[in-house]
Amino acid sequence: MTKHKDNQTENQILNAAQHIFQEKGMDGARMQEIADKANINKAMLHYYYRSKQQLFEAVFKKAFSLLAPQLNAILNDDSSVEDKIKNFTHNYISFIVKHPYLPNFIIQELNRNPQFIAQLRTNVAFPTINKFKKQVKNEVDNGTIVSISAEQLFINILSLNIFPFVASPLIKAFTNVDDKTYKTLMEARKTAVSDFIINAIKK
Amino acid sequence: MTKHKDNQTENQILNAAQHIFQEKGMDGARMQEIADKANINKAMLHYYYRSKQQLFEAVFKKAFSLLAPQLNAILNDDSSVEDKIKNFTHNYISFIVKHPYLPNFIIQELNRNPQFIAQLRTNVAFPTINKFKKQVKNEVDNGTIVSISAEQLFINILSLNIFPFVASPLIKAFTNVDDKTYKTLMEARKTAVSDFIINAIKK
DNA sequence: ATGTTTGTTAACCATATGGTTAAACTTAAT
DNA sequence: ATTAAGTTTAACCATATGGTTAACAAACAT
Repeated sequence: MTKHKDNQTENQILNAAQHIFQEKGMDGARMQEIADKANINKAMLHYYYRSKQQLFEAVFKKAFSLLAPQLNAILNDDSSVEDKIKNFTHNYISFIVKHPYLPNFIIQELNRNPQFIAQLRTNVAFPTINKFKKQVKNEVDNGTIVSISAEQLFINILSLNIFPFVASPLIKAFTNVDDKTYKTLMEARKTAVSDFIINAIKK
Repeated sequence: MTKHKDNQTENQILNAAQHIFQEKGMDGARMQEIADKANINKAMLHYYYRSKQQLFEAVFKKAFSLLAPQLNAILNDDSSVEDKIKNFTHNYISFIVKHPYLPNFIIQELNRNPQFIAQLRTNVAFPTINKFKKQVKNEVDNGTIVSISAEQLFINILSLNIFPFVASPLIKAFTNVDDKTYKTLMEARKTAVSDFIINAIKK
């Protein structure tokens, strides 16, 4: 790839860019602000990443490749649907509490530029739903769970786990809850969400 | 309010601004683009709305006041929790299918500027969760539904209904589904989501 | 008819912004 | 020590952008 000797500056840039882009989005981010945060000259951004677009894409890919493995876990291991839901819910919420800007960043930028996902497909280990689909179908046929399509169940799992982090300002306002209480609510969701889902699909 | 004689131009501007802002967000939107879409001179934007910020706020308030009544319906009428869930899910999804940019726009801009919600509280009929809370508590005490906090149930309802529209590019990619099939999935959710929720909370 | 308020336009302005350049500095191989 | 490659900086550039101005047109009141 690059022939740079040390990658210290490059990493400083990428970290600074990550913070700024995730907080302000592509359009709201300023190259000067990223440079300031990285404590380097603005020209260095272009020296290492050529353009704002390319710097952004590097950040986006890094962010996406943090999320993808989480999904692959639920989709492609061999545990039962019930165990997957429990594990995913617990792990995912724990993960997001540490990276609160991530889901919103990815969703927002993907909405701004949907064809972006095509590039990810080739670069990152991209989650697919095929195995999960078979498994759900099996358990429906077994009678272990109620009749539901794997797609709808998958959407429900994602929705219940991700949305509360994406829409936190809105939900905080509606429920009239302060930041601290909201954190408690999110902690409780580590088990509450999987209980909810399992209740919904168990016969 | 304003002393303008006819509000034709003003409306043209607001509609154009709505489209552009909802598609590109505050930072991505350009005043010139809005003027072009409204077929008027850029100076008119400032004549009627003084600044980009104020034009944006007018658009945001209008958007928010489209969503708020939907929520007030579920929170403040007298039907049972089960009926509320059914009605809300059906009505809300029908509504969003017609305004696909709305939820993402509101969530995104609220994340960018969370103190914005304080201004809305005074201006718009702002939904509160109080009545819903009592109702859920009642039904839990009655034994009609399983033990769940009104906040968690409320978050779940919002998540399941809104998230699929906010994250559609992501979900489409993961489930490997085209636009047309996605629409079908969303149609199915008008009943599938309420069934799912009711299953989850019914004893 | 005349003056006044409101609406509209083209031209303009100051500044912000992504990006470039050319020179200087650092490092390490020869 | 010299050279060459990679790294860093300050100054610069072209353009985009939100916003303003001044002149003009239309509508309306007197």
